Amino acid sequence: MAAYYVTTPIYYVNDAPHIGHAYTTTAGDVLTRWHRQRGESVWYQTGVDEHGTKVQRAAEAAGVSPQEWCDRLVSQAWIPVLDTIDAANDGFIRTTQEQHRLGVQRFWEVVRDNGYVYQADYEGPYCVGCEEFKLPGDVVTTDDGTIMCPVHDRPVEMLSEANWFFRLSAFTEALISHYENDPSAIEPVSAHNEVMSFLRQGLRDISMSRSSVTWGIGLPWDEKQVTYVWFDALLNYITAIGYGTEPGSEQAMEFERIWPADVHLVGKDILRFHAVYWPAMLMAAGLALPRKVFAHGWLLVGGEKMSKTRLTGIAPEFIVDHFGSDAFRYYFMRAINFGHDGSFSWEDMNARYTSELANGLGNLASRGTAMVERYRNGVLPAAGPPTDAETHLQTLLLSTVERCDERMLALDFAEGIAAIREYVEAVNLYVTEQQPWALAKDDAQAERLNSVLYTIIESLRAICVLYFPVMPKAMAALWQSLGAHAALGEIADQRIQSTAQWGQMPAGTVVSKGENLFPRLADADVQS
RNA sequence: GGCGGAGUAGCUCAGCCAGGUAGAGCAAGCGGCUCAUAAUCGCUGUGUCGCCGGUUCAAGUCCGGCCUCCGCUACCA
Repeated sequence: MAAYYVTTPIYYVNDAPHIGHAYTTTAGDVLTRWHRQRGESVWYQTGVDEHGTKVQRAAEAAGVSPQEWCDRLVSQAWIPVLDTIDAANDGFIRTTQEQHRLGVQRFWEVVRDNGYVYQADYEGPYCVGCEEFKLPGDVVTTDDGTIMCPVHDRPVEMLSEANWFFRLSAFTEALISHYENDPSAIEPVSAHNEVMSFLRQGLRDISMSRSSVTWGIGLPWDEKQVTYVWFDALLNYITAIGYGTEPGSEQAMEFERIWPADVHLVGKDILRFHAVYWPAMLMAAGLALPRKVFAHGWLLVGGEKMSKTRLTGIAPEFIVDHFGSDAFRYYFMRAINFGHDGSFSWEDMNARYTSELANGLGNLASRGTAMVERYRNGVLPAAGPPTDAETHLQTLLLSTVERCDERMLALDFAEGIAAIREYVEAVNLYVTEQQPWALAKDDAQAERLNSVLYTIIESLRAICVLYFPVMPKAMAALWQSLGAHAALGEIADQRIQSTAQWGQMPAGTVVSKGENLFPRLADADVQS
């Protein structure tokens, strides 16, 4: 069975993860968990990028080898953050792995054999003090026109070195027509437009190797050069799933099964690498193109892009320690329109947690299960004949699941969640209107009370399944509390497609109240 | 400069593609209820829809111009 293949970018290991990284990973995790819940085969891939000058320099500054530096950050920060946000990734790749190195080298040999790699001189401003080529943004021009290196405060020299170039220019027309034929291959539309206007300027060949850098993957045909870090990093999407392994091997067959990617999730700052360079590379190697590159927005703190220098780089555990991983996942998927920039503030998160999770969903679970315990000794009764109130909820559930599924598949997490939230509100309203506490006082209303209690629990059953991809821990707990595990099996085995089918909870199921799903939290004395 | 996005209630945002009496949630106030996590349900107010002009019976929505913020504009993880 072909796999629904989703990737995050591989994160650059020159620093510890912040909530911007966690945001991307969370989105991919919700998306892939949703597809699993639909019964699809899924591969969710993430990882880290360890090569390049910046890592090399960070390691030197810390007085360790680049590999030691990476090993430490990866094991102490990048792997643990997956657990912090409760990500269920299938793969985690490090670009220093042998498997990746071999795949990258194999790839570029193929591309070279296909005639898309050639040798030429790269010329640019070079600072002897830095011992490296400077980029236009890294140099300053003095009043008399001298180009200076700001690090060493001395003039740069124009130097040239032999590099290997990728014939990117050969793919301008192919990329334009590809995206014209399938505009949804880049989303949202603003990202598509940006790429198209870039492509229409025409593409220039690009240097794909460096002789001045040592921390990277050597070119198989030129040991003095390493692969430029982007042309190493992008390949993780195929090397991670078996590209370049022995034909006919199990890994090679996995690659055939999983590739192409269904969605590459990227921050909008790295859109061009994914929507231009990467597909061109794949064409050059004769491989299929990803079905979609989705560029999401940035998290804004105090109206500005999060940045370390402004001390707005927030560690995921800072939030998760207080609110929990489920609330973290819920908040970022619900409060921010995926594809747009979104504001984060502690106050907003706290307000939504209290109102939507504690008072809304958590309290509904609490009152529903508590009443079955209180009025029926914790045993779910069979429902009597439905009235309009019950029929309405059943019908609403049908449209809720349909709408939610449609929006989640379109990566519109906020609307998908909104559909579920509105259903939760409808059930809360139903409880208030039916007044089961009043029915309980009148023995003649026993069957009616049975119907109401059953309707609440059966609704919670559906809510539980729909919210499981977003909030796995809390919904697994609720599933237990409903007694659904004993009656219906694992929550992970419930299918979205049959969630709206009414009457799945068997009468006689033992329901227990359990701990509060989202306890009200004392205000933490923290600044946003 | 060019291209693109954004500017709507105190806050966060939807609505704009297919014009028809300004929306949601939160926050605030009042009321109902008491199963529940001081929770839930109902009611209530507020807006020069960035500015100017045009098209139209009718413009937040379409057209032109302008202002502000942001992004992209070739090898800066």
